[in-house]
Amino acid sequence: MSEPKIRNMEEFAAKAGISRPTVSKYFNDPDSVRSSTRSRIEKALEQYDYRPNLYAINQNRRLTKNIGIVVPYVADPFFAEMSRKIERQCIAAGFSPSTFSSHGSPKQEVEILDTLRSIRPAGVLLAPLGRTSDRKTIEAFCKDVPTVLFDANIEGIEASFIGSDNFQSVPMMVDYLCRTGGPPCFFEMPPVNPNANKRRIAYVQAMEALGHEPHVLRVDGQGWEFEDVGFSGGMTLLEEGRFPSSTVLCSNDRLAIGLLSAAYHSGIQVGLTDGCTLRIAGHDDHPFSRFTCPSLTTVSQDYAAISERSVKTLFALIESEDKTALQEEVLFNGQLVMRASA
Amino acid sequence: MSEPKIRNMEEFAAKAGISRPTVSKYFNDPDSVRSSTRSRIEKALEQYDYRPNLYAINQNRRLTKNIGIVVPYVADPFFAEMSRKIERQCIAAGFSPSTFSSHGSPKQEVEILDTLRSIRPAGVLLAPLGRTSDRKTIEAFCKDVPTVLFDANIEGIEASFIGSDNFQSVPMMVDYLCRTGGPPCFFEMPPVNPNANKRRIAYVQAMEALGHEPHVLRVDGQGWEFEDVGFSGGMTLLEEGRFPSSTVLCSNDRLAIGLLSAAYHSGIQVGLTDGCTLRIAGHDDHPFSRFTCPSLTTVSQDYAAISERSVKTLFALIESEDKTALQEEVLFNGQLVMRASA
DNA sequence: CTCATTATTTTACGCGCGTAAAATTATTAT
DNA sequence: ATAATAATTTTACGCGCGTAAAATAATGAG
Repeated sequence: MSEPKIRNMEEFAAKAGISRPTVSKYFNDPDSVRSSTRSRIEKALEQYDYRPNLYAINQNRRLTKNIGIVVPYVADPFFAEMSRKIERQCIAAGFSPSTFSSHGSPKQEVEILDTLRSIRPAGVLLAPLGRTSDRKTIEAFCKDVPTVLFDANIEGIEASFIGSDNFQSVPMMVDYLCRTGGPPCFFEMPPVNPNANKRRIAYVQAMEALGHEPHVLRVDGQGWEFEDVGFSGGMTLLEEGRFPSSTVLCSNDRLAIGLLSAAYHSGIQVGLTDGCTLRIAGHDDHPFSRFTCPSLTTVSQDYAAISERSVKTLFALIESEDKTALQEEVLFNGQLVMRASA
Repeated sequence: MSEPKIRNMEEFAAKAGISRPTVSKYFNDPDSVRSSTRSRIEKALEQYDYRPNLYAINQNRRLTKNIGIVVPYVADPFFAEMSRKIERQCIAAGFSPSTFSSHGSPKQEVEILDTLRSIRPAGVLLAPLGRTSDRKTIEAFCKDVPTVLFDANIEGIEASFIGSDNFQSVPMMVDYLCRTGGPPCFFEMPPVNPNANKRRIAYVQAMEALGHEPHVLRVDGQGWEFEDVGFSGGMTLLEEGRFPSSTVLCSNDRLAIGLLSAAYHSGIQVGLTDGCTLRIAGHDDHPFSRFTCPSLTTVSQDYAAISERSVKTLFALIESEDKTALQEEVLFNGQLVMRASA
């Protein structure tokens, strides 16, 4: 690296002996300049470390290369993992992703969409809070900015949605549980998320299809501290002996982790082995579910497929002219993950 | 909101009947304009929703209002929580924080610092990977950009550091464990993070001070999938009966969660109650530690104090001229969290 | 070697805003 | 009321780059 620091593209272009607009072209797409020019620029790049000013670039480009990723709760490992997968693919495609977390708050979600507008993203991947989301804001946002919803759908909104098929995964789990023991009851909290709702409905349908009577247990609780809700709700139900069956299907893994903890706390052994009086199953294959005691039987969502398809759909949307034509809804199947808890 | 959409500050200023630079002043600090002017602007703001272009702003400002937050692994709830706390405080101070995760990769860490430069942040809060970090890059970065290190220090670098005092927390835990049962051995993995190192040293010192012989058990494993390492390492040690004592202090909670899982898997009961043959303690008070089975006895780090002090220190650094004078190293005490596992 | 095709450069302009300095207005002291 | 001073607004300029159009150079076919 040489002494005199390069201040802008003008100076750098001079050092490279090439005109500024050509250098500009290079940075937008190295293959768009002659190979001899390219190597001259790259040689200069090694000598005088220079990087185009991000703000100047984005101010002038018709469309930025930014991608917004919005998840309801990054502290939830499921979303941490999802957003990471998505980020990677965006980067691979030459975009600059940035992730935002609504932290379970609709206000925050609106706030994020607002900030997002100000960075003029090429597109947005949004996993909305669901029920509590400000529908109008999201609807308006989807109209203005190419957006793909994932994980949780907001029905009736003009936007593509990529997620899991709860009506495949839940019956599969119910079927498994019924084959291997008593039919399960369904343990849920107030459905902040539409998936929770669908899962309950899918559970009821599946039970009825198998000729069993469905039992839904709803516990109080709000926010996104699901483990906490699962624990305290579970404690109450266990103390009062209100579980109608010895097999419990939870609406998601985090709730199950809480319930697992409550069972342990109450001296109830969970699992399939001798002495166990309770079976607990979850949904999602949360990254920590392998390490619970006992390890959690659950349904894995196809993280890779969902993230890949979401990104792919978004890119198609960005590139297309006709924003409305491409609308699609894709649901992936879950897979049964048999572990020790059920 | 009226029909004609405002395209820039010029247009908006015209609508408000005020010159553009005055409007600019308003957005930078509403109190810097006369109250009569302010109310006129705010009235116009209600009519024609307008937001200044972020890129234009940052291109022209001497210093942006951006704050970079870098953590080794966002999927780790500890860092998820930390970064969230930090974000909040930055926002409250009128800054725009954005969080990046190194995902345990030094390459990624360097990459992030590089990207960070291009957004010309006012300051950066960096929780480095530690051992594996590219020291030179970080050193150079700290010289150029106001940076405060937190959680893990890189000793010898000219930068402030805010963290926990392992030499307070670990002896406290060792002392507790010795009082309530047999002296603990120390379960660790290769120390990717300097804290792990310090904790081992602190453990040895504390044991010797109490007249016990220290036993350090190191298991193989790399990366940041600590639970995985704890589980497989724990399984091996348990199978081979190589735990020298029935009390195990783990270098962090995630490792402990893995070990807990291994113990369960091996049919070993963990805790203080009858029939338990193993005690396991962790460090950090990981958000999920309350829900493990049994719940995990650990040392809580003072999240709030660390994040607050880090932000405060950074702001002081940003505002000061003499970048070197303010260097400080602050260590907070941990607190014993007695739960069921030890 | 000439003409048609690309690839590149030059020219020229604008993006939306920050900011120093100059001009204006409001405020206070006399 | 008037001059002096402080507060505010306007003027004027530039930031670093994208981009379209026109001019030029390099390449290839015949």
